[in-house]
Amino acid sequence: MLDIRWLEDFIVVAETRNITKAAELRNVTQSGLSRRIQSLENWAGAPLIDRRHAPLELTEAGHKLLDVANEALGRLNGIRRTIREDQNERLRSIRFAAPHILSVTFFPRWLLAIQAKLGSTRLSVTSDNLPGCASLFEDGGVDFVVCLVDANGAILRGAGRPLVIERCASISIGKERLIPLSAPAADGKPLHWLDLNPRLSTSYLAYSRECSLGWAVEDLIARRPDLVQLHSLYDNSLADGLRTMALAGLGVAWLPLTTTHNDIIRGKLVRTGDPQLAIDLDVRLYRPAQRLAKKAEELWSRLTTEGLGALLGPAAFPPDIATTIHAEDVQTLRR
Amino acid sequence: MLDIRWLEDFIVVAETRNITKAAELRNVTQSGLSRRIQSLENWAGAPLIDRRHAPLELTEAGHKLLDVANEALGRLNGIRRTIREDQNERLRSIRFAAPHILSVTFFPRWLLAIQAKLGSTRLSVTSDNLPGCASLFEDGGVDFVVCLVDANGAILRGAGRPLVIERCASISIGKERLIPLSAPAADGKPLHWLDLNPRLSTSYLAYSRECSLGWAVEDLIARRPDLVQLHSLYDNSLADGLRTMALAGLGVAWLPLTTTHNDIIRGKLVRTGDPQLAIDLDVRLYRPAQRLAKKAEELWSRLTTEGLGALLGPAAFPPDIATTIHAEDVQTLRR
DNA sequence: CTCGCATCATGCGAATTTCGCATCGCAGAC
DNA sequence: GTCTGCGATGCGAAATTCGCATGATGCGAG
Repeated sequence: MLDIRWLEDFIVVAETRNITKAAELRNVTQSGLSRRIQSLENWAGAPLIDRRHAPLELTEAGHKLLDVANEALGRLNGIRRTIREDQNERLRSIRFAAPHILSVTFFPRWLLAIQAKLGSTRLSVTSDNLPGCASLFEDGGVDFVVCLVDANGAILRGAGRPLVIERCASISIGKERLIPLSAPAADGKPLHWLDLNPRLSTSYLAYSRECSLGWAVEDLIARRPDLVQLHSLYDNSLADGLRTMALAGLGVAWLPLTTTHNDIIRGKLVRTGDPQLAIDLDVRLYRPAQRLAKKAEELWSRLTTEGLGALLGPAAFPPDIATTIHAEDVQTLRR
Repeated sequence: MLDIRWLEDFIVVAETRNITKAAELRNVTQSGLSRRIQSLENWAGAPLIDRRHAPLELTEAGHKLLDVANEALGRLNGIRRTIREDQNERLRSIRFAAPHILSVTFFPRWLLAIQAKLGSTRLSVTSDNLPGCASLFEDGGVDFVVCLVDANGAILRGAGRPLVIERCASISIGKERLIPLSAPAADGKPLHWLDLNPRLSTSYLAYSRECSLGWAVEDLIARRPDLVQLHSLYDNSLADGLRTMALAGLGVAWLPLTTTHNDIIRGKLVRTGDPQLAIDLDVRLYRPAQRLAKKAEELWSRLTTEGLGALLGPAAFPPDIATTIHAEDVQTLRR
């Protein structure tokens, strides 16, 4: 009924005041442009151009329409351009959503590695809690979700409602381990003990309700009747906040090995409890069923075919960590 | 490239969140609407609708475009409606342009007469000075120009530049006569004389430069060497302003017979000078070469074929005016 | 006044686009 | 599982649009 090209044509005609010249500028024949202007006049319901004299003049209706056409076209073309730019950005970039902790522990190294492999690609990481990441992913706001999951599935179930990513294809791209740590006493032994006297209540530094790491820890505690005497005096939604509390000697916290190995090496934090109390976590990357943008598909394909080592490069942790922490932990890190 | 119907479609889809239902509302098939939305998405350069779940959801790009589409469509359809209304008004009405004096003397009666003959028709009269009327006419702002012209053509030439109406078809639809009038002295004779003593300077009440009636009077004065001693102490752009001055005894003015016959009958104004000093004017209606709207063409056709009497009806002036003013003037009025 | 030039409108056949019908694919409900 | 609702798509018909050639008109030079 109304093609916006007619409006563009009309604007050019109003500027040149000559249909033939305007036709050249618009890359159509004079007859074509003449008819398009007629179509526009037919749409408007009134003559827009006074053709009696050369150069052409706009009628009153023409002037009115010209104003509106300029503004409407400007807005429409403007939104078109921004949409295309956004889309372009989206197609060339790979967007991840991940819980806050991974922005600190995992992504800094991993992004560097895949940047090197994929060449110049814009990478963006959005941090949120796990349900937030999942819904962003569901809405197509990101290409992948990367998160830490435990073998028991406590983390995926912990959100209360089913998460989309449960039914999505995924691949393991790293390891993590939560270890119960305490500041040392003067003698180098833990200030707080998990396995000393079952009747002695131990201060436990908990993750906040919304932090998915906490769901794994709570799951572990629920399975171990010998740990019921733990009571949490403090909680914190960030692992690094808990680490600071543990360093200050406020209690025992299950902290990620990747953020605490330096503390362990330097003796600022020491492990407590038996080795069974460590929680092994997978860093898993989830993708949607539908096809992704080119770069994102390329990443997925290389992750699944080439394996992780090719992308991750040399071990992420210094070897001397083996001398100060449990041998099993070191193996985890090297895997 | 972008049909605004696509935007209308998109708005309806955004409201119904269901392409099939939107298709019914838009009176197209589901497949047609589906493809139109695809066309719009192709234009925008990004998906606008998330079709994965029912009901449909707009993408971020979709929401952005929806806002702009609503506004742009509102403006475009708004201007379209006003243009159509204006045009409709224009086609159903007959628009005249005329010098100010005719709005007072001629149109009140004449409009009544043609209204009765043409049936319900919107009639509009725009008053301006003669050049203004002519340019309004040239721009198509009015259908007809009605003006007073003298036999010598002084009025048509008086504008300084050639007027379009000079080369237009026209028809005489009335008469007018300018008569030199003065307030009477106590004895009933004119207070100011045009023909008494050539050496006696007489106060002359002139029309302003822009008033076309003045051009006819000036032309007459220039032809009559015996009138050179006239000097204008006052001038006024409106004939009625001059009449008031004349009634106050300020001098002699060439005034339209139609506005002064009551003054003459009642002896408030008396004629001065010899009968040759009257100026006969034609009320002429001018039409453009191009075709006019239906109603306007109908008026022209009836004016040219049926003559004026049929439209003008009985004589416009009371018969007793014959007893108090020159017989010749009465004939003019009765004609 | 006539001619030539510039300009816009229009008839016509070809190319392109759009439409509706029928069908397919997919997802959710029962 | 089947059934149902919904959107996408292949295909041929219909409508629209386009370019070419030509006609009509106005303006200025000779």
